[in-house]
Amino acid sequence: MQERDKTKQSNAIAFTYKLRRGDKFDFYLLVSYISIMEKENRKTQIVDLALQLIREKGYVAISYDDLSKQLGVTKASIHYHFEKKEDLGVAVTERIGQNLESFLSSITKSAMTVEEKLKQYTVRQIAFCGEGICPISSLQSDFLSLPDLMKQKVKELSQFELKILITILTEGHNKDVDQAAEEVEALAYTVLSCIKGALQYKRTLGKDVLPQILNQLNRLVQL
Amino acid sequence: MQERDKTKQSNAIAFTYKLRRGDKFDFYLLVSYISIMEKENRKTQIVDLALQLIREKGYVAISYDDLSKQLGVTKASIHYHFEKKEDLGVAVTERIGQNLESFLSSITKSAMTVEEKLKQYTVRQIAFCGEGICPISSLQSDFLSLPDLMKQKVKELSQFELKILITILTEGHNKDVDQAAEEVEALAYTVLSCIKGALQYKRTLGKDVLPQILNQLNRLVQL
DNA sequence: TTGACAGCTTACTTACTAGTAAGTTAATAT
DNA sequence: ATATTAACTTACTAGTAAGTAAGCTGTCAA
Repeated sequence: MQERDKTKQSNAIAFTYKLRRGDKFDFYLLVSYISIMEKENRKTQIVDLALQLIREKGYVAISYDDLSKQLGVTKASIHYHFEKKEDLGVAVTERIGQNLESFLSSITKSAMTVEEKLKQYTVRQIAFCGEGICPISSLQSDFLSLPDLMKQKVKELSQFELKILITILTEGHNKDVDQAAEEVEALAYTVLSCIKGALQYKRTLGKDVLPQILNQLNRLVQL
Repeated sequence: MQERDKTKQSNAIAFTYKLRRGDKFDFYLLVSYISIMEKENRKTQIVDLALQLIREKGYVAISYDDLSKQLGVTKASIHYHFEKKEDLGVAVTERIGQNLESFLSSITKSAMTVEEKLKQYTVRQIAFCGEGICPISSLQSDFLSLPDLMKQKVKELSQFELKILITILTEGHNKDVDQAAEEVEALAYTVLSCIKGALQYKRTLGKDVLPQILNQLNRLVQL
């Protein structure tokens, strides 16, 4: 407990630097910002770690004790930021939502083929993974143990993720417009299930089957 | 605790009935069988319930207290049959394996098309489900929290399930034999991921997307 | 009839869970 | 200088988890 980290100083310096560039320098404003940043930073740290642990072990299996030990603070400190476990859980779902939105906006700008965008999506999924799986998948598995608000959030996340895939896939679709909608929706479910499945198999079997699966998916998309 | 169930009598009667049909009737043999059946029955009850709860809430989330309350016995009674939670977990994985084997043998006999067999497989998956998901999928999600022996069992189950799907899919494959193996394997991963994914979405979104997904899969298989 | 055993129960321990209450500290606002 | 506040800590509660030890009961073999 005596070995506390020194992020306080380094964050403050970084922020000072940014403020000085072309802005009027106001020391009190700066200090105020730093204090906000600090608070947000610790909250962010907690949510980040919780998200990682949900990928690895699931919502049910993580405890405030895990979190506090890994962050070098007390359990009560985490309760200060997130009074109930449910509050933290909701914050994590919101973080996942933000990540999805940032991906969506990054991809709507760019002019890539459908295959490239799918590839991009899977790469992004794997980047965060390590020994974990898709966090939405993890929360879906714990669904019946989740508090009601989280159930709702997970449902919304699932729908949002589907919407993103439908957005991607609609571009590449060349059939009649009538049948298109349902066809694309089915394809979106298929693609998502496969990506999430690939992550599960990677961890369970220690084998990266995603390239193989991606091939199959591209066959479907091209048709 | 005073409201104990009356399965003892009804089981005994059922068994008596079966024994009498064309068999020499030996009372002591019967009683001995009943006692064996009883023991196996309770163990079977526990494993059945544990399997169901793993589908619904996952291995981590189930407790001996849940199990004992739902069976109308004490926690200690379950510890008598399965000393450690790991022992029960292993028993559940073995049950899942038996189920898979019985399906495999039922399907190797019959002369169905690949599409029909796939359909059969998914129907079987859904039959047990209720508010649950694929039990292998559930165990995969809890993978990092499982004791080592269970990790191994889940790995073997996953491989066995894949082998079954490869068996089914190999029949319907008409390409070069050289590329066939890897192609079929990739297809097996894809199909399994989709079925498991469909169950997840069914529970999370309350929408049965399996028919849609199955359509997509058949497109892949037919190619 | 006796002894052994299966299949329990009651009563317990130890460890961990989420959550809370009250006090500490350092920075800031007035 | 003083009061207030954010962000903690220490120290606790109550509940639940797995697991154990010892005793009870009905069946059964000898």
